[in-house]
Amino acid sequence: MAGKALRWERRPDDRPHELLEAALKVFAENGYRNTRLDDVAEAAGVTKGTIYHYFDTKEELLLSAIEHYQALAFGRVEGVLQDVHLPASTRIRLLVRKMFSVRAPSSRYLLALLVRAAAHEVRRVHDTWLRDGPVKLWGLIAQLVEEGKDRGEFRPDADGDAGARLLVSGLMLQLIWQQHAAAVPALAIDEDRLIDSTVELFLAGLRSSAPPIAYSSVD
Amino acid sequence: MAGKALRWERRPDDRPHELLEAALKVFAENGYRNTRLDDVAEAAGVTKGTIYHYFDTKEELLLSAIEHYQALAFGRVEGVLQDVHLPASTRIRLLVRKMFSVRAPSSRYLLALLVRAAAHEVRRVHDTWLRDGPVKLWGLIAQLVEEGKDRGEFRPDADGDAGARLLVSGLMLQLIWQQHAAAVPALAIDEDRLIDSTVELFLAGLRSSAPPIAYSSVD
Amino acid sequence: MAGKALRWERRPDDRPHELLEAALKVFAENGYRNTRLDDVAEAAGVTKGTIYHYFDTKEELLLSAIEHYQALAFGRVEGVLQDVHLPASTRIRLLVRKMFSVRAPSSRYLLALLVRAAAHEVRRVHDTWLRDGPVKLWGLIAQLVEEGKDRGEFRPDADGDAGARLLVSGLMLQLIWQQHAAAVPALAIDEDRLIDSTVELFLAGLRSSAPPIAYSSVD
Amino acid sequence: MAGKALRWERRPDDRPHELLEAALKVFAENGYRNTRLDDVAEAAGVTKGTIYHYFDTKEELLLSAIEHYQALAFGRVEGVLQDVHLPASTRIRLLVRKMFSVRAPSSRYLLALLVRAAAHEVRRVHDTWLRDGPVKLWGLIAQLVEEGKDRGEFRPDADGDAGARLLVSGLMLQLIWQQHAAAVPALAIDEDRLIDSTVELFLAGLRSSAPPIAYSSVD
DNA sequence: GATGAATGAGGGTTCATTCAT
DNA sequence: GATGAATGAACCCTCATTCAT
Repeated sequence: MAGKALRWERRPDDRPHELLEAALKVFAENGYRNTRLDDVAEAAGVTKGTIYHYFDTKEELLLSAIEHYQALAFGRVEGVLQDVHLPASTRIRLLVRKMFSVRAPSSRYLLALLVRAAAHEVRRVHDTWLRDGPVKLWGLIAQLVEEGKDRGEFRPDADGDAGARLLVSGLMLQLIWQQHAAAVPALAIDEDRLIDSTVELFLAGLRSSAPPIAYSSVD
Repeated sequence: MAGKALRWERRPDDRPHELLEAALKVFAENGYRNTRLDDVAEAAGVTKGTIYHYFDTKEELLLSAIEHYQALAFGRVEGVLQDVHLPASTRIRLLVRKMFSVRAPSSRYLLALLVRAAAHEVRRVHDTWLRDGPVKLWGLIAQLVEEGKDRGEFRPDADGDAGARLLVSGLMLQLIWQQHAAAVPALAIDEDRLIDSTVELFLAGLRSSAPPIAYSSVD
Repeated sequence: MAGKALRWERRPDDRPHELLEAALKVFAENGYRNTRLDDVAEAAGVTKGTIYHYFDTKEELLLSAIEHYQALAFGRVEGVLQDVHLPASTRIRLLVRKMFSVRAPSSRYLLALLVRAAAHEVRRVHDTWLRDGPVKLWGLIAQLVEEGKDRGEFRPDADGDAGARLLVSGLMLQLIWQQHAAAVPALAIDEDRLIDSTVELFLAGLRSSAPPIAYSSVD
Repeated sequence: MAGKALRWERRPDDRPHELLEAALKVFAENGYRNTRLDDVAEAAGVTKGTIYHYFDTKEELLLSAIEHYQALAFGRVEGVLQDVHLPASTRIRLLVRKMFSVRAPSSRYLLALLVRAAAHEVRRVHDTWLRDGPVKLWGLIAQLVEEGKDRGEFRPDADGDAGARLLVSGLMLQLIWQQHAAAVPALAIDEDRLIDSTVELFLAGLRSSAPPIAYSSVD
């Protein structure tokens, strides 16, 4: 209906953004090195050369994809819940759900990209992300645990730091692994249940008034 | 007894094994695609051509490295503790420690390799590993949790599956991330403490005799 | 008289000419292959696409730049001094000065372009230029030398052809090399002195044993 | 007779040197940018990849080719004729012949490469060569001219510098242009005659008014 | 067995050229 | 006319793989 050029097409859309989306997806699925620029181009419906209008190198494309979405991803936590009127446990619940209950595929891609490919391909970014992402996140949680201890919500001998690490790392890897659920059906789990059960278990462990039973007698 | 070791001590020409060690290390550090066979060769103190005496392709080298060490790694769980005389919590403790309290660098490399590179490079292997490794492991733990519930050790409403997933995934990723502790100091944690605290928190969460305090009032 | 210049002053939209100027300059400075059309466009203050309004291909742009200025450059010699009343030496002096005492940067660019880039890029043009430019020029000079011999101005055994070649080639390369005077200060020389000294030496060599006849009386 | 491998051949020869020769030739003929590594490889009878065994980049290949032969080329002048017993004119004759009477094609290629391609491609090398090659050479000649003046061989008002420049530049360009003699027959000239006539004219110009002293007795 | 020179397919990058706006 | 996004062929460079020694 519109004049369809055979080998040439101009699109008025927001090309850079489309390219970033495509790159994010393809990189996350295949890994950075396994992905040819042709793949990205194809996924974006353009040709290889077009990418070079917007990005100088393949690596810059990776970086841009990561940076673009990272801000977005972590925008969610910024300023979250320092609301001291709520009990610590509630704030932890909210924080975790805010971070992980995200359906956007781009977030999932980003996570996979950062945990896997970026570790080798753009170590600088990866390590920065580790510091400003997961580490910071479990730091926040650990801090909430301390608050909870002060208020008597949690038992004072709980190791909030280790627990918070587990919570964050575990959820991340589980969510990434959901991408393999087709090949390994036993992997599949409802994500909301995963997140909720997991947080509740964590909180229950912190509360746990009962003394560990045969704790020191083992091993 | 000492004498019989002669034939099995690492002989200077036990090339295949040396190559696998080198490959495992270099692949894990740099990623599969980022690693040239020259790098592996150099790490093994041989030249590139030598690798082709023992392995047909680069991918076969990766496969061999994974397979060779995988048996070793998961051999640890085989036949572990179905000793019904011990309480479930104790068996869980033992199981987790057996699996994760491993100092061997090869285990760490293997873990990183399987979580990261293999996902893209040899998806078949990766998914098989997922099924026979992590999934199986948290299955065992979930099963022990069920036993514990039956015996009254754990509260009946606990979500053992989600918890076991968290435990296994979280520890894995934490251990992998320890490789970045140099670049991100806040990451570093004593691994024994991580493992122990983590298991105890998990068990405490399952036991949790005290009624959740403000549990249902939120959200 | 001033009024009539109106139509022929460089109008702001005299694009083709501006493009040729820019191309000439940029090609000469960077070489043909090292120059992107974007460079030419930028130098001309337009965008790449504009060039294609006026020239079909990059090579045609090169050709046009050469042709446009070449006429101009060699127009100077056309009809020059067959004035038989002057001694041959005088006519040689005038000829050489006419050809080489040119301050216009475009001439210098053109020379560099023809000596260097064109040799590989548009060999046809290069070789044509050789024939109609330098070769013809030294032919004229050699002819004047013959006339001078006939009149007894020059010694009969002088090799006018070789000398004329030297004169023409040498001046050309020296003038081109002046573009490198910034990087190689020892190269720099006053161009008028170069040209004059050079011609006089040439003439002196032809005259040889006899004392210079009307040496100081000319020009 | 020897097993002829279909697509694989090992040559025991001095491969790097062969590559340099081929590169020098092809670069000089087509220009640096117009030459594909495949062209060089083909000229050397190998494939592209082989070049990368010996040279890191195309530019390094160019540099190596220039450097390798440059030493060789200018080795000829080193230590030449400070023999003060000979008249300056004789020493100039010897010097010029030593420099330019060279039949080796590699010298001719090198000259063309340095005068043309290198000016844009590796400006650093080009300018260095200008300083240490041509400029130095005509400096030596100018110095000999001064000596000649002191001894009364040459007239004191001669511009030795300009003359020496002309001599060096002119011969260089003439020799390079001989490569185009096939396309422009009028260009062709016997190189020995060119060199000799040229030097004699130069010397005659310096001597000038005085009758040539030992003109025919030398060399 | 071990070596390392040689190969060639693959992919990142450049840039002349096209064409919708 | 002018623009600049889009194209794709070309080319440099990498590196898994082969094989004569």
